[in-house]
Amino acid sequence: MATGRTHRPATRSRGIPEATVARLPLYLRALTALSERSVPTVSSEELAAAAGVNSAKLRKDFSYLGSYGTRGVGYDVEYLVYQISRELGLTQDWPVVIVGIGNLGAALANYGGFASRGFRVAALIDADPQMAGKPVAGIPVQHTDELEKIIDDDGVSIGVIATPAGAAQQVCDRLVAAGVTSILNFAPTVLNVPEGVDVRKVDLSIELQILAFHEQRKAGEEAAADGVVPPAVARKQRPTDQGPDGDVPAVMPA
Amino acid sequence: MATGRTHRPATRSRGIPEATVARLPLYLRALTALSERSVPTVSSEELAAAAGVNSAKLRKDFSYLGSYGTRGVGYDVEYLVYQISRELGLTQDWPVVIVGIGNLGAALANYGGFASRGFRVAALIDADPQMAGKPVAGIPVQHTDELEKIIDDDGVSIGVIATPAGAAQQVCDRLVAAGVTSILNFAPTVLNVPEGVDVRKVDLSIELQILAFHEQRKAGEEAAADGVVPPAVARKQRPTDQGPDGDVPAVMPA
DNA sequence: ATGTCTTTGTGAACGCGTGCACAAAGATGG
DNA sequence: CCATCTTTGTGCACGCGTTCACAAAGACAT
Ligand SMILES: NC(=O)c1ccc[n+]([C@@H]2O[C@H](COP(=O)([O-])OP(=O)(O)OC[C@H]3O[C@@H](n4cnc5c(N)ncnc54)[C@H](O)[C@@H]3O)[C@@H](O)[C@H]2O)c1
Ligand SMILES: NC(=O)c1ccc[n+]([C@@H]2O[C@H](COP(=O)([O-])OP(=O)(O)OC[C@H]3O[C@@H](n4cnc5c(N)ncnc54)[C@H](O)[C@@H]3O)[C@@H](O)[C@H]2O)c1
Repeated sequence: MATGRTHRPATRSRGIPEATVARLPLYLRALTALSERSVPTVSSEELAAAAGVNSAKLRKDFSYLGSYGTRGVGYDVEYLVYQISRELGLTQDWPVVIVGIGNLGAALANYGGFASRGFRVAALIDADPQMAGKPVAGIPVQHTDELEKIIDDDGVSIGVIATPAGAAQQVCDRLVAAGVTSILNFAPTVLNVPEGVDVRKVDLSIELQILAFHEQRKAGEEAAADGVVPPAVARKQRPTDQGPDGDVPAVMPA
Repeated sequence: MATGRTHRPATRSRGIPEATVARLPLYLRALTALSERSVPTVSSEELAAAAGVNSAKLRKDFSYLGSYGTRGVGYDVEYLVYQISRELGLTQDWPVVIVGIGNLGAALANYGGFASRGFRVAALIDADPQMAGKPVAGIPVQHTDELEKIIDDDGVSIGVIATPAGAAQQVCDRLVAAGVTSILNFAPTVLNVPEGVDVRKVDLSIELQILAFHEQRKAGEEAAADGVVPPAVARKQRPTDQGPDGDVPAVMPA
């Protein structure tokens, strides 16, 4: 027993449900677009459509932030942009370190959407000595040895891990020990962190597998009821499949 | 009204809850690692620890697949790997197209974890004529004009969008029209798709904003400990802060 | 003012997901 | 064959999240 893992207090963030927090950036994005078009106000219905959610859900989400709407009119775009930005902590500047400047790390470093919302790349860090000093996206890569100093000097509290899976936990431990309390993990590993440290993961492989599951399901349903073809597509042929194997436990991927 | 968007039947995937499906890849990864170490069996407790979940949850998840465990012993690793792989549709080969071979698209193309579980990069597609023919990760980039033909020829049903946000919906429409029914979207936009098409999104910016929210909350609670400081403002020191800039409500991001 | 019309904010019901706790199943040893 | 011990599989309760549906709030016209 005693998995030694984090207990999720989950939803108790001083009132605002976690699910709502996860949608606020979505609303903010839609609102920012409206703001750029100088649209003064939006109704919950319009904004919900733009954000791809149910309008009742959106209204309830906003109700957690306060009563910022005007009945019969809608929400003031600028005001709402400010309120959400403030709630998300985007009115301040968040220095971020990226660890592991390989294919993905470099892409992240080059990503413009980073800086656009108050996230500043404070440093790029890699263990490879040959990369030290080499500029990526205009920022010189620094060696892992400097990690603690950088985090301390810049007051970095958010770290991005883009190292191979094998190094991720180790890197994570160092980040946490140095003072980082929020981690965005791209490596396909479960990270162990002490209480109080937030970890979010982005896992391409998992996303694809979930898609594959549904894809297979669609194909299966279609085959099942040939009388009623579900609106999907009615695929002419299947992905690849029907190969000579198909039942052999050809599992054991790398 | 009539947002014109998809109705999510969500959880009704012939018994298996969506939340369970999302965890299966996690279990599979842990099991694969055990398999490589030639571990014959695992208990739900051990496997749950490795996957970072509650053991009861794991057992319940597996119960949706059938009764594959042995009481008093645990689960047979190889057998479970096979069962989960089959359930996820990984015993077959899924050709995938990546559209938008920029920083991110190239990183994805180079990503080894792609092929490792039955996902095969069928084609790399970009609108830039200058990229046509140029090999990325050993695969020549093809022009967008070829998109429909490629999808049709290879029976591609999964597409990855890594274009700028402005082009994403357009690309999505073409993919769907050509027969793709599952999309993994990296562009920061809400995609509109017809019923029967699955979309999953990976949004770096949203993840960071969620982290920032919690980070701000932590800082607020910490401050509130001594006096009562309204958690929003009045920070003593913040991540970076105290810099020459850093206090201007630099809201209104791009 | 008064009435009408639009849109918010939310009470309430429902369904999904989670985790506890335990009975049953089976292994293992004597 | 029986006793004991381990671990699964699941019934059950609870809480979160979603959605409906509507009263109240306010804009706007007359
Ligand atoms: N490339 C992708 O599209 C992609 C997609 C999803 C997930 N991932 C994951 O992201 C991670 C990085 O992928 P990649 O393709 O960029 O790999 P990569 O091999 O190109 O880059 C890894 C980098 O990490 C550095 N590194 C290794 N150990 C380190 C350590 N201890 N400290 C600091 N730096 C260290 C290496 O020097 C290298 O530069 C992997 O875990 C991969 O599974 C990548
Ligand atoms: N780079 C990152 O780390 C990162 C992170 C998160 C999200 N994103 C998002 O991923 C997307 C790509 O990011 P990037 O950094 O690779 O951008 P990029 O500009 O480097 O690459 C975009 C590529 O898409 C191609 N393209 C443009 N329009 C196209 C079309 N209609 N059809 C096909 N190809 C087209 C361009 O030619 C270019 O090669 C963006 O939406 C970005 O917001 C990137």
